[in-house]
Order: sequence, then C-alpha cells, then structure tokens
Amino acid sequence: MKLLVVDGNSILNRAFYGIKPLTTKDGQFTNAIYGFMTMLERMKADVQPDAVAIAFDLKAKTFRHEMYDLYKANRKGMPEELHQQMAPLKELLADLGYTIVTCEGYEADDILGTLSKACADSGNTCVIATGDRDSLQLVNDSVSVRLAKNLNGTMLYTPEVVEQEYGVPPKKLIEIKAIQGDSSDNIPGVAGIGPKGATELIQKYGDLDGVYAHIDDPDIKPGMRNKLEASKDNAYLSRKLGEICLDAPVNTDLSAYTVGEGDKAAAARLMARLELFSLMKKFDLEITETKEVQQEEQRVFQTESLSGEALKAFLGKCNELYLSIDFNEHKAYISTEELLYIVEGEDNLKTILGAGKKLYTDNAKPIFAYCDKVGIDCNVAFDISLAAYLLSPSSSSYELDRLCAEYSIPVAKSDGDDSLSYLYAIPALCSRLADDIKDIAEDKLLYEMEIPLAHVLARMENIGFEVDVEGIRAYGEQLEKEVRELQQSIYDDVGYEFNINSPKQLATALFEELNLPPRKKTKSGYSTNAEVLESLIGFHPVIEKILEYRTVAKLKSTYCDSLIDKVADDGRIHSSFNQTETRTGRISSTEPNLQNIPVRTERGREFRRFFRAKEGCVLVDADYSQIELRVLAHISDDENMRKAFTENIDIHTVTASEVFHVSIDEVTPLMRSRAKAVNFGIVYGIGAFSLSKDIGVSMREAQKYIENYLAHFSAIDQYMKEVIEKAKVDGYVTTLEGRRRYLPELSASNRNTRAFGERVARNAPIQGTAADIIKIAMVHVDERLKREGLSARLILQVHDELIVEAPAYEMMQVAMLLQEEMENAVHLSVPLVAEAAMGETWYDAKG
DNA sequence: ATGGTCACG
DNA sequence: ACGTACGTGACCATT
Repeated sequence: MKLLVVDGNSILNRAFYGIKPLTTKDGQFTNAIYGFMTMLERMKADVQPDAVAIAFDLKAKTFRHEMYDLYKANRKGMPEELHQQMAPLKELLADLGYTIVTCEGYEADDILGTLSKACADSGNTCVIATGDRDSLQLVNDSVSVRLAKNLNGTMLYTPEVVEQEYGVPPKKLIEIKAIQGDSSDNIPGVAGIGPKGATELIQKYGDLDGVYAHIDDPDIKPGMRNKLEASKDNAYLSRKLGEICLDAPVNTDLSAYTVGEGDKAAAARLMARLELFSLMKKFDLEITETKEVQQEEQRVFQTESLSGEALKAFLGKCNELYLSIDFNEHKAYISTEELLYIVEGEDNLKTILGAGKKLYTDNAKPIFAYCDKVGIDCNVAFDISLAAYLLSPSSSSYELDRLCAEYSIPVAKSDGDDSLSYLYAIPALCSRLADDIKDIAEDKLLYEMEIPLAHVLARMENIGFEVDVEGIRAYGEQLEKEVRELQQSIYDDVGYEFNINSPKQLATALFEELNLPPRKKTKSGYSTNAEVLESLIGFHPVIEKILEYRTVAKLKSTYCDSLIDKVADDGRIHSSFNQTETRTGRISSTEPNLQNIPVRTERGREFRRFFRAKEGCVLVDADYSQIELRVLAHISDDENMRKAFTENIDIHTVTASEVFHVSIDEVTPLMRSRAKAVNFGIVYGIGAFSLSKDIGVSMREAQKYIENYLAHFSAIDQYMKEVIEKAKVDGYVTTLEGRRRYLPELSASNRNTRAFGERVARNAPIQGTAADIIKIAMVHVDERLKREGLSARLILQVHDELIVEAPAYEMMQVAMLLQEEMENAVHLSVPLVAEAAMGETWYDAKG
C-alpha cells in the first residue's frame, strides 16, 4: 500500500505565496485554496497513492515546540488573507473525502514523521508532499519526499538524490543542520559555520557527538574549533529543535486514510461559493440541484423543435421570451417552465426577434447586431452578462455556467445535449440578477444605460471604420525599410547579430557586450525599457538607434501588419467593443484595438490619415475637455477648482500658479507642463516618488508640489481622505451614476496591496464617472441622430472622444448635435465642455 | 501561459 | 526595508 502524506501548512504556504491574490467578488481570498487543490491533484496524479493523509498544525505545546515557539517568536504570524482560507480549505477537503490529521501538541512535521515511520514499519511505502526541506531527514528506502517547487513542479527525493545533493544520507541531515543552523526557522546552529563546513564535519565525524569527540583533531582548524566550542550548547539545542518526532499519537492504521466518497454536492456548492470555477471543472463537479430542490424529484427537461405555424402559435401565447441565441448555427434556445424549445433557421429567428416580445437574454449585443443587419426591431428587456458585470465588475467571465454556479441556480438534467443544460437556468438567473441589481440600486444603470448602449455598440461594430489599405501598406513598406536599416546599424555598433526584440538578448548586448551601466532590474534580468534607454543616451550611439528601432518596429507590427489583417471585405475595420471588460466602467476595444491608435508622435499620428470617412462623408470628432478633472471638481465640490472651470480658465495654468506660488501671467510653459503632471497624479492617487520621476525633479520638490496643491484645493484633499474611509466601511466605491467597484484590497495585510486599494478608491469614482457620462452621451447621440432623420452614425469611442461618420451636408448639424449631447449628458456643478472638429480623415478631424 | 514593452485615454 | 499613479490591448520572446 502506498500512502501520500501531505504537509498541509507547508503546501498551503507555497500555494499562497506562489499565486497572485485571488478573491471572490465580496473579498474572500481564495488563492491559497486554489493553489493547494491544484497541487494536491498534481501530486495525486504523480504518486498514484492508495490513501492520502493531510496533516495540519495545531497550536504546538510540547517542550520541543515551546522552545520552537520561542525561537519562532519573531516570525510573522500567518497573514489574515491566508488565515481566512484555512477553514474553507479544510471543509473542502473533508467534502472531497480526504482525512485531515491534526494532533494536539504536535506540528504537521511530526505527523509526517509518525505516519512515514508507520508505513515503513508495516512494509508499506510513503510519499511525503511538502514545500519544506526539513522533511528530507525522513527519507529512506520506503519513504520518499516530493518537494513542491511551484504550482506545477515537484522534485522527487529518494535516499540517493538526498545523498547526491547534500553529500550525506538523509539521516545525517539533522546533524548538519545542528551546526549550520536555519535562519528561517530560527535554529541557531554554530555561529560562523555554513553549509560547506558543516557538511565536511559530518562527513568526517558522522554526527554531532562525533565532531565534539574529535574536537582536538588536528584536521579541525583553530578558528573552527573555537566556533564549535563557543556554540556547543546551541549546536545541541539545534539538533533537538530540528529533530522530527516519530511517535505522535495519531492513527497509524493506514486504511483510515483511504479517500472516501465525501459529499460531492457540498464540495460543488463550496467551490461555487468560493468562485473557484476552474477547480469545479477540474474535479468534474457541477451544481445540479440546490439542497431544497434535492428533496423533490429531480427535474428532467426536454427539448423540442419549434418552427412555422407551431412557432407562431407559441409566440401568440407569451409576452416574454427567455432565450439564448447561437448565431453561428442560427439556433435560438427558448427556455420555458418545462421545455427548452429549439428554433432553427434565419426565418424563424427573425420571427422570434421581430415579434415585439420582451427579450430576456444572456447576451444582447449580438441580438442587436443581427436585428440591425436584417432590419428588424427587437425589444431587449434584460441582459444577464451586463447585469452580472454591474454586480461584479472585477469578474473575469460572465458565462452562464459560471453564473449558475456563483448564484446557486440549479442546472437541470437535459434529455439530450448536456451542454444545453445551463440554458434552462436563464429565467431563474434573470430573476435573481434583476433582484440583486435592484437591491444595489443599479437598475437605472442597467436598463437606461448599459442595455441601450449595447445597441449603440452593436451598430458601431456593424458599421465599422473605413481605412485606406493601400495607404497603410505603402507606409508599412517605408517603415519596414527603416527597421532594416536601423537593425543593420545596431548590429554594426554592437558587433554581432542578435534579436533586438528580445529584451534578454538586448540586455546581454548592452550590459555585457558594451558594458553600459544597468539601471533597473525586472524579474528575469535587467530592464531595457524606454526609461532606462533614455537615461543611457550619450553613453553610446547605439542607444538612440535602439529607441528608434523600437518605435518603428512597434508601428510596423502593431499598426500596419495587424490592422491590414483586420480589414473586412467592405474595406472597413469592424472592431469589437466590449462592455464587460473594465473594472471602472469604461468600454474596451479589441481585434483590433482602435482605442490606442498612435497620436502622441507625428510618425505615429500619420496612421490616422488612413482612417477616413467613406465617399461623400466626413468625420465629426468631438472630445471632452478635462472631463476627469471636471468630475473631480464636482464630486469633491472644491470651490477653487470649480471656479477655474466655471470661469473657463486653463486648469493646468491655475494649478501651476498655485503650486509654484506665482501669478497666472507668470506661469511658464515648463511650470504648466509640470502642473499638468500634478493634475494627472492627483487623479491617479499620487505619490511623490512617481511624480518626481515623471517630471524629473527631486522627490522633495515633488512632495512640495503636492502639498501646495492640496493646501489650495483643500476640498480635494478632504475628499480623497473621505473616499478611502468610506470605501473601507462599505467595501466598495461608487460613481455618480451608482456604478460600484469592490475593493477587497483595502483589507489586505500587505501594505502595498492596501496602498494600491487606496489609489483605486481615489481613481475609480473619477474614471468611472467620466465613463458613465460618455456612455450617456453615446446613447443620446444615437437616439438623436435617428430622431432627426440623419444618416450620420457613431463609429468610434475613445474614452473621452466620439467619432461620427456623417454625409458632408449633415456635417454642421451633426457637429452641433454631438457637442450639445456630450455637454448635456449630465449636469454637474461645473460646465462640461466638448469640442468638435471635422475632416476627411481622423488625422484632420482631431482638433 | 507569462513577462516585458509600449500604444492609447 | 520596500515599492512606488489609474485603466486598457497587442506583439514578441520565452517557458
């Protein structure tokens, strides 16, 4: 029989520190649980044990452990984020049928020792899974150790491997440790002797007693002899501290550790509560029925096809449709009390969507897109993904299966395709999410902003943005030529050919071959980012070439090659606008991302010449002026900042005048640009360090700017403090329209994590409110364009900028309308200002 | 899959 | 003593 003994605390620690923080939407940390289960599964697969024992520490009380505690006293206690994961982990393990072993007065180590000895004594074998090298002393012919390196990797230690690595058999490790000590365990050892010396001594004299018996041996040099004699007591104490107990009073009947059936349903519910959905998949678990429903007979749903007259008859009987549509297959799935109807074919699809019924669906945008394409009106009443996003904007997925698990919605058994089973849950999910949305007062946000916006975005995606493919191609060839020339010139300077795109190879070239001074390290080596390179300008002519190369190569690969790839047959780029991606409420753009087309440098900006209005049309582009600072002025109600905006004075100049204590006329361009950086910093949750780096002044200087700023805009200072305090109490911050962002980071024990949470608390209401405002404007602009019978259409949003493609003769009307709707989207205590410009291309239309 | 880098607001 | 401004997405190299 083979027993796997898991060192619970050690593996949990590995998991906790090895995986980035992960929390449920209400802030329960789960990363260690996730990591533990992943590692456990992996170990089980590797080891193929007949039984599994999982050992955990209890509070230690024996002599050895009292001493141990004493020495451990300066160790940090378990952080709260880890501690809160202990209980659910143990519960989960029990639900999965594992036996947890603890023992009053003994540590997990001692349980490992005792069980491994019991295995060996009874002719069985044992594998110890741990992250801690202490257990290596337990290795023998019947006992091996799997040392966890990281999430995926373990290293197997047999007696041979131990001897090869340490130069002594496993039993002697403790003798070495007695001399060497272990600072992480506060085992003192002999001061001044390290691993090398300790190993040599033990190899020669066998054990600690042997060493002291031969203390006068001439092979022991005087210096070492003195150290050994001075720390003799410590050495023997260390030996005692390091020895693992082999007779802890735990059940040594191995059959007790066979993995049982457990309670799979409970395990599934717990994993769902912990939002560990990938684990659920790995363990092949799913929520089938909630507890209450379990009492009843399990419901089995049936599917039935519906079309033609039967479909019309069905539609005649209902006002609301709960449905999900697969547009690839042209199939609609309609969920009712007892049946899942499957409706196939485009004609039937049009019948359903155009019937004027209230649609409750998991994803409205494709429905809007389809209806728009085929020219029918639909009436979307609810969108599950948008509701779930508003409820929990930090989630990574809003798929039905996940949501069912998260909200404990039972998924019934289907009589056919199991992948359809969650579609039955749509009505229950809609009802539950609608209630929750109402509870947190985000119903207006959902029904009046996000759902109508989905329609606008669908139209924007359908319409697309015309591009001049030939223009891009020609520009690409020009850039290509430049890249090649720079590349060759860089090779000549460095003296050999290498991949300039590889940060690693570039670092070797710069910091080893050319011996330039490295400035900053990354996880995997020396940093070669633009900031570092700029600081090296002047050391070697190659630096500027590399910077240039980076810029040109980036333009070529990201903005020529990939953009050309994305042009559809209609000569237009149809980006996807994602409405459930960002944690602040902004939308994002992918495939391609049209929200990061270059503008800051002239060479990059050229790309905007290739984005153009179609024949006979122009682009009308309007952007908000300082929307985030205006939002800040409003929510903080700072008199001085409000005044600047009300009187329409340039805000950066006002800031400069205050920060530098000069009059408005004395503000120089440099002062203004520094003040601009301060304004940005305030919005992001400023620190003197970053500000100083950003504008190139000393930290002292930067600190002074910030102080001056907050002294003058004192309501902002006050607001920034209050918003954090409130976030700590509530657990979330909100925007003007009530959009929430939860901040579990604020209760973290890690200082940096907490500081991050505080910056987010300051930034999210500002960025999020600005996002709310432009979303409202988009819905209004779209409505008005249609209401006024214009054929102009919104085609792009870039956070504070809207682009409309309009027939040339509508240009002025559209510009007026756009500006008006943007400025009047909401009414703040300061005016909102939007400025419109027109042109044939994006380049020309941008102010 | 992850990290480094860099494009945007 | 440590890390260091908010929010994104894409590309490339590397594991």
